[in-house]
Amino acid sequence: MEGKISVTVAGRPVQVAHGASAGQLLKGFGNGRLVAARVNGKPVDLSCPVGEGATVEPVLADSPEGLEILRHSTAHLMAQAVQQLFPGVQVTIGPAIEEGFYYDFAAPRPFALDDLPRIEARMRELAGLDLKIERLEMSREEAVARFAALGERYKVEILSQLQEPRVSVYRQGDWMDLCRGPHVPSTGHLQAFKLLSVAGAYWRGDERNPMLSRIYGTSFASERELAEHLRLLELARQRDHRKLGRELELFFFDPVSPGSAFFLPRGTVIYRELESYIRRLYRRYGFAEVITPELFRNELWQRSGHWEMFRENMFLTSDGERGAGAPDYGLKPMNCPGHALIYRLEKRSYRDLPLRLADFGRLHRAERAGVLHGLTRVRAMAQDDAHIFCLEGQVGAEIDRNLQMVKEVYQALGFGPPKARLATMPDKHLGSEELWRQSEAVLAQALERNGFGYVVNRGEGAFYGPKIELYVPDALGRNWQLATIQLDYNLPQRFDLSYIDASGLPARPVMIHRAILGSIERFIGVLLEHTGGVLPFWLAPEQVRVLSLSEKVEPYAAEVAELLERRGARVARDLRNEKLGLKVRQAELAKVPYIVVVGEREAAQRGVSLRRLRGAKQESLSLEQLAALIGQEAPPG
RNA sequence: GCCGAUGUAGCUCAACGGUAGAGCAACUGACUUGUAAUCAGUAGGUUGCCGGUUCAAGUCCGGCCAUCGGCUCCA
Repeated sequence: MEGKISVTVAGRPVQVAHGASAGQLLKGFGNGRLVAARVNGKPVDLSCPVGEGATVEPVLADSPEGLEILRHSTAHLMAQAVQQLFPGVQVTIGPAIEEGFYYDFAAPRPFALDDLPRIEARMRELAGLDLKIERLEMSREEAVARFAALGERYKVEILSQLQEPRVSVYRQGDWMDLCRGPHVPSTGHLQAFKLLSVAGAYWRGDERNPMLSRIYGTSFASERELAEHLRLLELARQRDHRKLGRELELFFFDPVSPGSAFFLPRGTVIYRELESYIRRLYRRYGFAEVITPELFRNELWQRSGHWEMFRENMFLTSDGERGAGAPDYGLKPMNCPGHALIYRLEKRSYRDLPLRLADFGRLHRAERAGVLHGLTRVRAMAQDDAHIFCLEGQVGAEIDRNLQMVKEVYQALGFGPPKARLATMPDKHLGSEELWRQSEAVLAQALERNGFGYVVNRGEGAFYGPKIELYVPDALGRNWQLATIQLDYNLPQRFDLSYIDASGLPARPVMIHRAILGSIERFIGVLLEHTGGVLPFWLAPEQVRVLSLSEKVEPYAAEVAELLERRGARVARDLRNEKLGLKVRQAELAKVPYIVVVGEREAAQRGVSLRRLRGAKQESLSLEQLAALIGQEAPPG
């Protein structure tokens, strides 16, 4: 059996010649979609030789793994095109990302949107040449020499930080890039791609480093999938909550208060309905609502640790009389210190705990100008915030209770099941590492107990404790972080909170911070994008619009509207002297759930013609039937 | 904060450095209407703000403000 080895190819044992490549073994797989191989579970190039006893699996372009390789290769193709078109541009890194890829360049002049068509055209030429993509292995020193000769300073820097003695370089045509790989076998595999946007990005994401020029793009296994993706992007644009906010007259922003929304009457209805819903749940889940100050002397922030850890995100101020002096007050960015003061008001017994304090107080955070984004990233907001003070031994049950509430709320609001992340100790933190690890474990166990799959988000916790972050998927498949549950051993210590335990001795309570909707502002933004503005009846600013057909039926239309208003519905009347088609169109565009039409026919029968939003057909109902229908639309909770 | 782009009527958008326009909305009038746009007319602007270049600036240049796309899902 000289020169033969035994391997397993796609689950089948075979004998092949020594030195055969993965690509040779997988010939015929995937119908041209074969882009790479998995050998012994590791993704490799098709050119990779296979050893004795190996398991070889195909990686196809439309699999998640294949797509990642495809995109990474497309990033290389783009870099090649860029360097051909723009001499003097250095390459840095260019990974595949969730929905595509990017490549960061050190360019004498940052790229503009206008550059993209040219780059894309060159990419198509290079793809058309079907250049072979070859992997070369070499010593780190040799690679450093090569990239230094090319003037690629960033690559040299990357190489100097690598541990491996040998590194890989990929070559396509006369262009090469330091890269771990794997890659598709040739540029001809890259067909369905598009460059999307340009952006500035710091080298290694650190603002102390030079600003690079980033180009974003995406690629897919087929033109059809690319077109579908672009369609989704367009859909997302249509559903942009900022656009809907304007069209549906919900809210607006004015430059005189960047990052702070003005909620118009219609938007305010949504805002207050959401609050009311959470309030109803608070009764059931045992929370007590409080109202606390917005402005506190700095000494409070010094005690809570915000002064040290959060001051750069706070609005600091002073009273008008002495305005010129140093600011001695801070607008609250969080409710927790205020709640600690409420806790401290009385001597607490273990019998009083858990104490659950809820607060819809307005919070202000000095977010950097560049990160503001509609309602989803604001400087002024309210949260459905609560703090739970409890015994160490009650923490598990309290977290269970809140995870339960999370499930209930997101189901009631029409979202899919949330996914969890456990955010652990950040660099900037208060408290000992031991305490941190202990609280992280408590949260992890609660997640498991409640059937939440989770991933660990290292170093992303709050400065005072680890967090559970809950991500909710919307209708377009995007995930939003909304709910959060955070454990805090630090504030109780800083405020010297205590209770008297069963044996009469003082003990330290644990504090849990939590919000279900997160900020109401952000939640409304997400809800609008999730629903496209078509809200459930109970949240609709205008629930019923009564349309009259002519002047003659105005009194009857008014009667119908009043009837529904007495039943508690939010009703608008459209008695204008306009054609019915126009009124219906406008009611549809305003996304009113129930469109009630009355003409002489309905007036004679004392009934209505009901058209539901987005439903083309009409129903004839009596007034009683209509009232009963409205009565059934009860809000959740 | 940093990089890039954008800012024209309430909204969506036009306007080779040479008199700022259209559609929708608003207002007035006619039409009395049957399930996604009836017709006609009227009015609406210090082109984000400040400065500069020019005989002439919405347009070119600079500063500021705001908005939009981004700012480590690592070679």
